[in-house]
Amino acid sequence: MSSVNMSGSSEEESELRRGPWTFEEDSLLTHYITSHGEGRWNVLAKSSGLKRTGKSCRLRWLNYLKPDIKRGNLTPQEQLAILELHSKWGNRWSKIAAELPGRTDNEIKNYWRTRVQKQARQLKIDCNSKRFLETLKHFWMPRLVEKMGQNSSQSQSSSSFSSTTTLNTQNSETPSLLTVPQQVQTPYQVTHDKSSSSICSSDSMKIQSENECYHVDTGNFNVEDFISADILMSDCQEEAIDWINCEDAATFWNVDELWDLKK
DNA sequence: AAAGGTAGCAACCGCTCTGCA
DNA sequence: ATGCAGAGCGGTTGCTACCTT
Repeated sequence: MSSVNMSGSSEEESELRRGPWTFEEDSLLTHYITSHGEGRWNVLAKSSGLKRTGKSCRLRWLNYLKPDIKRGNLTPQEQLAILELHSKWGNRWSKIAAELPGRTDNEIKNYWRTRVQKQARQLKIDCNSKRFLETLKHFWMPRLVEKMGQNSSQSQSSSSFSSTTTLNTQNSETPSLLTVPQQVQTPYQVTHDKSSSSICSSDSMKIQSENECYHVDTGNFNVEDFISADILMSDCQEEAIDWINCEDAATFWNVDELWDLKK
């Protein structure tokens, strides 16, 4: 049941606009909310003069116009957080978004569907399966962590990210892929327990905040072992190798630079 | 250069949840 | 306890820009 059907006559419905928002509509909505505040979306839709449903106004504001919305690519730490939180909560997008300041549930959902599920499809692995989780845990998460470390060493003097992302993992009810402290705030520091020429052969990595640290266990892991191990079904090994080696791999997580770590 | 295919993202839809009378 | 309206959530659709042939 839609608010349109419930409250509007067919005449009103036919006047309702749909599709992409115009600049004028955006500024009308922004100005209205600036002076009247959020909430009561149906009233807002009528009073503001917008020919939109309350639902549509709410969505436009929350996903696009709200001042604290962060735009642009997800950072490695945000991607890591999404993987981590999704492993705990599943498709609870708004809950996941609540842990990533400035990111919307819609954005995270789109990211999951377009990037993560795509890779799962290519590997012929169900993205909700344990197998795919293993893939994330043993291969991509360490890479993201490494990438975070690389970023941190590149940015300013000591190891801090420019991002102000806060991972709030309180009240986790299920075991997580990573051992994450109750609250981790950047700046982080990423270190390896055992240095190596390749990220994939380190035993473990630590992400350190000022007060705490968490650990990613890579299990003396390397790509070749991973591919040959039972983690992947035999019938998709070939594709997995392609996935690992092919240039397309760089598109995963939208981190071309991430791939350079392997070289 | 043009046509077709694909990926990414904004927006919509339908359902559930919540608060209130 | 019940019904209604608003708000919120997750899934899906459709548009557009980019890529490939």
